[in-house]
Amino acid sequence: MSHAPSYDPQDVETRWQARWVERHTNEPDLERPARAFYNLMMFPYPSAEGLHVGNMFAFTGADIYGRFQRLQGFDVFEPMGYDAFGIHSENYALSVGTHPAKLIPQNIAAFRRQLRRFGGMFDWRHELATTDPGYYKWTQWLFLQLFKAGLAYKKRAAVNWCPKDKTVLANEQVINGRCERCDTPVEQRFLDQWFFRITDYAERLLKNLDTLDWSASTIALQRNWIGKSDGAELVFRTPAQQTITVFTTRPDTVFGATYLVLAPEHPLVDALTAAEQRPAVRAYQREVQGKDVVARRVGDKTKTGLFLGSYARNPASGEAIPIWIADYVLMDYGTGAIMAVPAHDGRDFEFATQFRLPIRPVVQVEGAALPSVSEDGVLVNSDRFDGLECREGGRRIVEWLAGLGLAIAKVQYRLHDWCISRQRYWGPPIPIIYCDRCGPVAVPEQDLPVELPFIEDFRPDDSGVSPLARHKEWYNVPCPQCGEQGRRETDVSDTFLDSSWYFLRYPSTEFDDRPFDPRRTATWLPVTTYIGGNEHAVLHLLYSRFVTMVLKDQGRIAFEEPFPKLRAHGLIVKDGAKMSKSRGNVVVPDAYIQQWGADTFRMYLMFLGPFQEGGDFRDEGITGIRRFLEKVWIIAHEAVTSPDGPLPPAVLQKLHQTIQKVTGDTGSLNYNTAIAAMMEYVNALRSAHCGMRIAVEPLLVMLAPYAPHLAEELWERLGHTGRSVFDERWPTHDPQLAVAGDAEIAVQVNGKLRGRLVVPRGALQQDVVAKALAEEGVKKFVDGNTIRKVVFVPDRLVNLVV
RNA sequence: GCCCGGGUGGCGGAACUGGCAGACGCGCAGGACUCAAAAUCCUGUGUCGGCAACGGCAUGCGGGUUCGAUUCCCGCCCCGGGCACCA
Repeated sequence: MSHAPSYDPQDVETRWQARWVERHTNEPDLERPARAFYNLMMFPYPSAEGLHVGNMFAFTGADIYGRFQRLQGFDVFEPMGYDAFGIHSENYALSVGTHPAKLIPQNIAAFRRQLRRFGGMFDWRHELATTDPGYYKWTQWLFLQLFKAGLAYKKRAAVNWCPKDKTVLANEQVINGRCERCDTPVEQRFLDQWFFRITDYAERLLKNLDTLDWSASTIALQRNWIGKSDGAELVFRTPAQQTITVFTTRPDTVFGATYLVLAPEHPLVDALTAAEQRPAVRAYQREVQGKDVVARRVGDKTKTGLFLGSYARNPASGEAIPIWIADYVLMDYGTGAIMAVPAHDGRDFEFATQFRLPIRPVVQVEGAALPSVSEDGVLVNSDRFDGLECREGGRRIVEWLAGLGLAIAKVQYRLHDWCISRQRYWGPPIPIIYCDRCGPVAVPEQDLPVELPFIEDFRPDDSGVSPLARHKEWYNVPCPQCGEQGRRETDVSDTFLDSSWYFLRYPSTEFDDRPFDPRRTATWLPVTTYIGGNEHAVLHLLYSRFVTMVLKDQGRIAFEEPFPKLRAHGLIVKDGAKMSKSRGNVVVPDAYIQQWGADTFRMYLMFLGPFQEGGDFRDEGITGIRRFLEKVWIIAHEAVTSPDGPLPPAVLQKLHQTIQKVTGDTGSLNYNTAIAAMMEYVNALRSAHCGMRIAVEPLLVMLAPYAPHLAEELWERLGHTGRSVFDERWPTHDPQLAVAGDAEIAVQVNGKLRGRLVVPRGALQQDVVAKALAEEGVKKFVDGNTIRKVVFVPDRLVNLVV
């Protein structure tokens, strides 16, 4: 028995990290790859706290996948960068009183150190940071392409305003009426904002989901977010010939519409208000506006509302029905007005009950109490449409009313246009110059980037105007079109614009005269596999898809879906709760890596549970992984001196089973069970006292994605000097060798296990049954009864039914 | 309320398309080595009854389909995540 030197992870890992740099191990040929594989992971926001366990978990899982693909023979490009603009960075800078321009580079340096230390297969030649003018020049360029295509527009709109962060938030950043960052209730403000017409792409964004190989959970989130509703717009006329258009998904229930409700801020409210109701309506409108969005949206049980004192004609029944306003109707969905069908809508029912409005059922559903919302019923009280099923009735009613010019079939989306304006400092300035004569003018592309000026006092204020407005020399510029005095746009763009195209930049970072090189892009994109968390299922992923579609439509790229294959990893929690600074349960990986080494920590994180489900972080089990790697270390050193020869049959079989299992499980991201399989194999080698090279080398290759440093070290110690283990090929299994000659068969009597048999593989039913009946344990349950039925699963099971 | 997940030993978790529930690891117990401890190695470890052979019971709860159900169907309960007066 050879006495191996002891395993010192720090020593091994430092050495190999240096080697990878010297030997350019992780730098694929971007120009002429034989088989390009773009392995993308979601780049981090470089927080001051450093890389946390959640990042490590995600990156390790993605890195294992990339390394595995490389061993399959692909040229794997695995880049890394930093999503360094945005409110989170700026707020942190504010809280510690350091300028972000100083703070962020420090954070990035710390992240870079950690990312190198954990052993990712990153191609550092292509690192990027969204705060680099060489990057955001192209973010601004992207804005201009949308602007020129008419997809960016400015409008005065009710926006979500966070009074604490003093900025506008996208709908996606408002959680339960609160700011996703600081949890402050969001207020409504009216500001001029830049929007992107993502709603123009709603249908395509939705439809393409069917073509994507994505985690089902992510698809579901996006589908929900886009929120398609099929329905119709119906027109209600007043005696004065004013028209109120409503959107409904249930045109079949129009005969049951007993009143109308408009949003309090609906433009027709004034015109529809009877004189005597005017003061009350004004008061109500003011009250609603003062209400914070939480109270209005999440709304408790009691509904409020007010009769306007006027009536409209139900286009179907011809009946005059009262017009109300109520804050349960939202201006920013549909037409801002609804027909209320209290018999068949929960909210309308509640409202009608409270204000004693008539409730008229028009759909008969077997045994259902009001309000019955089911569409599985037949129409009643609906004139000549009586007796029709809901869907068919709806279609006919729309057809009929459309003929009268009172209806049109309509699809409605929950998705809103993307508000990209931020009245903050830490972001790319929106490249627009306002001119009194020419209006908003695009900054000429050759003048990009519009650099973010250094401003000592970058704090936002309540004015609703970005701090950039306080920098006069920067703010006042001539109009690029007419040369008259102009003013720069002072809003910066949303961080999600930075990240909506970063995957296009990575392969082309060295080109400063183009955002992405056409050839590089054709070679490497779309991204082969994207691995990331579902926290970005709607924001980042939807925006990236939108931007990609726009670029495709402009002929700049040849594909419209950036991420044909996406896998969502799970969440690492601590004691059942999400890790967060406020809970104080954030686990920092550095100390673990210091104590155990990156390889042990990587594998430990992957062994915690299924990668795509996440798990609870606890460090009790980490010694198990370390023991395993120690065993590998010892057995590999044995292999250096151990004489070669044919493998014992049991080991040979186990080897091929292991290759099969580890290959399948690694490819499907089931890393926990792949690791278990390798553990079993090592245990088998040890109990067979087999340390032969032909048994150990395939193990090292399979282990390499998981414990890259250790695998490199042992590979070299086995005599493979000057060549990375990652330039080897993944072992293949022989299905013949992976199965045993004998099969163990479970013997059941009436479905209960009563014994086991070892028979030659492929044994016939009659032989197995005969042998089973000879077993004492089986006999006593069968004796005295006749066998009525035999269920036989070859090589697995026999069930005797008596 | 709606849409996704999920509920299996003391713990993290395994179980292919309905076919031996509990792989692998942690922990725990006993043993070996040691003056002793750590490390390492060996053995055991779902639960109840039994000295044992063995048997009963067990995958959130209640039904069902089936020779056979952690897996499929129906009805509930609980946990995590997303959306939420979206008409």
